[in-house]
Amino acid sequence: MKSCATHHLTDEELNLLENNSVTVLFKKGEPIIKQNALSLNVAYLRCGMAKIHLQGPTREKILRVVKAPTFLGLPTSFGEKINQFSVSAINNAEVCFIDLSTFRNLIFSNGKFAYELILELCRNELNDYFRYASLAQKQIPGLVAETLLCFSEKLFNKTDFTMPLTRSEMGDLIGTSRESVSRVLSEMTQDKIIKFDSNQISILNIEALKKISEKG
DNA sequence: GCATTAACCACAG
DNA sequence: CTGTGGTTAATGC
Repeated sequence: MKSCATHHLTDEELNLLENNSVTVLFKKGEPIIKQNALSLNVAYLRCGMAKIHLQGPTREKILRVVKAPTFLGLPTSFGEKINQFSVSAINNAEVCFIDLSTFRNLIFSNGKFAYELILELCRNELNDYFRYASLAQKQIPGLVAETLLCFSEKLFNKTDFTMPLTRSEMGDLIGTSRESVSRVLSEMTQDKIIKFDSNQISILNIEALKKISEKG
């Protein structure tokens, strides 16, 4: 499983990468990167999904939910010896840990590789900007709708999927209480916009969901 | 004032 | 872990 960035590596560089990395399997819920722990690696998620989260001033905050293939923890791997946030497996995951100095040397020596990394970081940052605006200005139904659409369109590419987060985690993701998430989901079910049995979610009326997301 | 929104608490599956 | 109901505080019209 290669990323866009690793396509730009030569065979020699790929060998270097493989010889200085190790693959580890994680089960659902297990921590991959721990906030406040020392790290000398870059992590690359080969399979599965993960949540990027940290301990906020008052409670847990989920920053993003990502799926393979993607690098994990790049914002904290350079310039910081101590991890500034955590990453945990959402379902079973396969992660490749790459020696940081080896990785750094590849950035120095291969501009195209570095450029692809910058592209990914930019895409992520831009995406976060839009999310900040939503979080600050949308009401909870709009945020829940946005989250469901995001999971459906970006993570699963289906209108029918298993929500891997608990209600409480969804609350931590959009900055609200688990109760509010439950209530909004119940209301959307009553209005026949979605359907769910435990965590199996089906989007029945995507137009209505988009409208709720837009109107906030 | 009155309505809306959403948090916090409590209790039951 | 979830869903619901009661209560309360803040904000808007």
